[in-house]
Amino acid sequence: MKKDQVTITDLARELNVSPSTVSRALNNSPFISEERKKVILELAKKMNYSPNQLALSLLNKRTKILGVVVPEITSYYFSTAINGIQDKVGSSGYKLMISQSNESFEEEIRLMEAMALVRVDGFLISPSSNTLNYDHFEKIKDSGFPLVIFDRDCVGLEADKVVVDDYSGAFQAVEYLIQTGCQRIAHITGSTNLSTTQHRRKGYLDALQNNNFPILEDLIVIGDDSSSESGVACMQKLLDLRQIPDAVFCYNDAIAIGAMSVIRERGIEIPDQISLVGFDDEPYSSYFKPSLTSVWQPIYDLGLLSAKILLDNLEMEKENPNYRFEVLKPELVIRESSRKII
Amino acid sequence: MKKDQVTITDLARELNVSPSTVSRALNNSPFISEERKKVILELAKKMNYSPNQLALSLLNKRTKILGVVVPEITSYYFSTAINGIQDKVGSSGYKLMISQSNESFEEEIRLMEAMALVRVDGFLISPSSNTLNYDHFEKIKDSGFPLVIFDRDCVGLEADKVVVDDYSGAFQAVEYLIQTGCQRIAHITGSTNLSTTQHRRKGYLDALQNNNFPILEDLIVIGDDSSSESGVACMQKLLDLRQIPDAVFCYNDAIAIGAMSVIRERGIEIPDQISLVGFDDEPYSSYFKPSLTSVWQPIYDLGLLSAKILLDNLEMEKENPNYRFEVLKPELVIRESSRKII
DNA sequence: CTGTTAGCGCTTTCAA
DNA sequence: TTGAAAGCGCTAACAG
Repeated sequence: MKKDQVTITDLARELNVSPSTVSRALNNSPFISEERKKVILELAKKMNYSPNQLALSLLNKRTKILGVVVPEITSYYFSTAINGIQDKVGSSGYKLMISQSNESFEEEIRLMEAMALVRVDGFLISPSSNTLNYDHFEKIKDSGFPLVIFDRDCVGLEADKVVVDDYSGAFQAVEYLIQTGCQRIAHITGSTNLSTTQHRRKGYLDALQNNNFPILEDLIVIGDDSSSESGVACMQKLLDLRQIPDAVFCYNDAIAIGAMSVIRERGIEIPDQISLVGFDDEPYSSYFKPSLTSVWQPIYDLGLLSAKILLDNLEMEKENPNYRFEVLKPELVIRESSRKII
Repeated sequence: MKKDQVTITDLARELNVSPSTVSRALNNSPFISEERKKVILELAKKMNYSPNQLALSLLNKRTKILGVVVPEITSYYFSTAINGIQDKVGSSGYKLMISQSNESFEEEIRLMEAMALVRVDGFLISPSSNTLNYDHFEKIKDSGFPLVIFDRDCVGLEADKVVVDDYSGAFQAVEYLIQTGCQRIAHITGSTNLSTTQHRRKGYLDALQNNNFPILEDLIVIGDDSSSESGVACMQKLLDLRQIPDAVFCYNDAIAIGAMSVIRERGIEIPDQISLVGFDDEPYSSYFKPSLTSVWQPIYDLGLLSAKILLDNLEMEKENPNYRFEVLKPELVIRESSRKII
C-alpha cells in the first residue's frame, strides 16, 4: 500500500545524469553547474522527492533521534520536563523517542534496549522508582551512548545528572512552618527508594533538628506511592494519633491534596489547626480551597538543561569522562494552606 | 566517541565464514548446520552483537516507529491518550516518536514532515486548534502513510478518526442542570476552532431548546483558550451581568476551576446559588471544594483504540479506503458543585 | 564539473 | 549447507 518513495536514482534516471550529480544538486555542492542544479531541483520538487533519513543515518551513524524514558508520562511533572527537552532539541533538528517505564525496572531496561537498537544518538533518563541497580546504564555508556540522568539521582552511577535540590526545598518548607509557630510538624513521604523522597525527608529532619525540635517517629508516615489516595490514607493515620500534628509537610502536591480532603472531612481548619505544605506546585494548587502552599520546582528548566547537556555531549564527542552534576533550586510558594509569619 | 557497533561482518571475519551464513544463524534459518549456528550465536553473544535496525529498516522499508503529534503533551488529557497509545503498541514492538505542536499549525506540519523523513510507519495526530486546512494530512496520505486522527475531528477530511461524543456529554450535563432546577444556564467555551468546542456548545444549545429554554447570548462567553485563567476572565464577565446565571457549564475542568475561584471570591455559594459543571474529569476534580461535577471521557481508551486502528491498517496493507469513524461515549460524574435532583 | 566505485549493515537470490 | 553478489538510498573519494 505504501507508495514507493522517489529516490535520488529515480531523478538521475529521469534526467540521464548520475545519482551523484543529483546528490550534489540536492546538497547544493559547489561542484555542479547552475543550470543542471536548477533542472534537478525543479524535477525533485515536481516529483515530490524527499531524502530518506534512514539511508543517511546508516551512512552517518547518526539518527538525530534522542531516547527519553520517564516513569510516567501522565504526570504533570514529567510531561513538563519533556516539554523543556522538546523545546531545547527541536530547533537542532532532533526528534524524541519517548516512553514511560511505569516505574518498572524491567520495562526501563527493555525500552532502553529497544531504543539502542534504533540507534538513538543519546539518552535522557529519569529512572523508575524500582531501579536500584545501574548495570543497564553502565552498559549503555559502555556502548558509547551519551546518557543524561534527570530528576532522580542514581547514587554511585557516573553520568551527567540534572536534579532539583529537594533537600533545600524541604528544609525551606519546614523552616517556614516552624517560623509560623507550628510545633508538631508531620511528614508524609513518597516511595522510599527515590532519591527525591530521601532528600526531602532529610531536609525535613534537619530543619527540625536545626531548631531543636524533637524527631517524633509517629509523625512520619511512609506512603505507598505519591498519589492523592496515598495522601488520604496517610493523613488518616496522622489524625488517628492521640495527639494530632499542627502541620504536615507532604512529599508532593498530590499527597497534600488527598490530605487536605481528609482534614476537611474531619472538620479541622486549615491552616488554623493544621498547616499544610506540598511539593511540586502543580498548576491547580493555587486553585484549591484553601490554596496550597507548595515548593515550586524549575522542572521545565530541568528538562531544558538536561537536553542541553546531552546536545553538548553529542557535539563535543569528548572522550574525557568529566561528568556534570547540576542542581537546580526550588522555591517555597506561600499560599493559604499555611499560617502566616507572626 | 561512540564505539563502533559489532556488525555481522565482524562476526563473519572472526569465524572465517560469510556474512550470509552469520545472518542465517542469527535468524535461525533452517539452511545452516546446527554446529555452525551454535558457534556463531555464541560469538555473537560474546562480542555483544546487536542488529542494526537502521539497516533493517532501509531494507524492509519499515521502521516500527509511529509518529504521534498532540497539541500539548503537558495536559492531562493528551498525556493520558498517549498512555493508551503506548500500552497498545508497545507489545507489538512499535516505538513512539512523540511531539507537541503547541497548537501551532505550522509546527504541526513541520513535525509531521520531519517524521515522514524518518519514515515512521504511520501517524497518530490530534490536530492543533489552528489547523483549519488539511492539505498536509492529504499529502501524508497520498505518500502512503496510514493516518489516524484522534480527539479532534477534521470535518471533510477522509481518514480514520476516533473521537469522543462531546455533544452527548454536553447534552447530558445541561439536561442534568435543568433537571436540578437551574433556570439561567451559562456556558463558557474553549477555542472556537475546535470541533470539541463546537460540539459541546451544540450540546448545550440543544439541551436548552429541547427543554424550551431561551438561548441568551449574554450567557455564552467565548474563552480565549481552555485555561483556568480564561475561566477566571470569563466567569468575571458572567458575574458582572445585571442578572447572573444560576449554573455554568464549562468547556473543561481547567476553566471550571478558574470559574470556581471567582465565584468563591465574590462570596457566592456553590451549588446553592450557582451550579458548576466541567468537562474532562481530571484527577484532582474530585478533590476540589466543592468537588467538581464533570463529564468523564474515556481518553485512555481513545488512545488505545486509535493505536489499534493504526496497527490494523499497518497489518492489513489494505487498499480500500474504508475509513473508520469511532465515537466513544462520555459520562456525567455528579459531585458537589451541582445541585441534586429535587 | 561529472560519472564511477565503494560502502554504511543487512538480507536475499542464485550458484556452487 | 555455504558463499558470492546484488541492492535498500545515499554520499564521498577518486578519476576523468
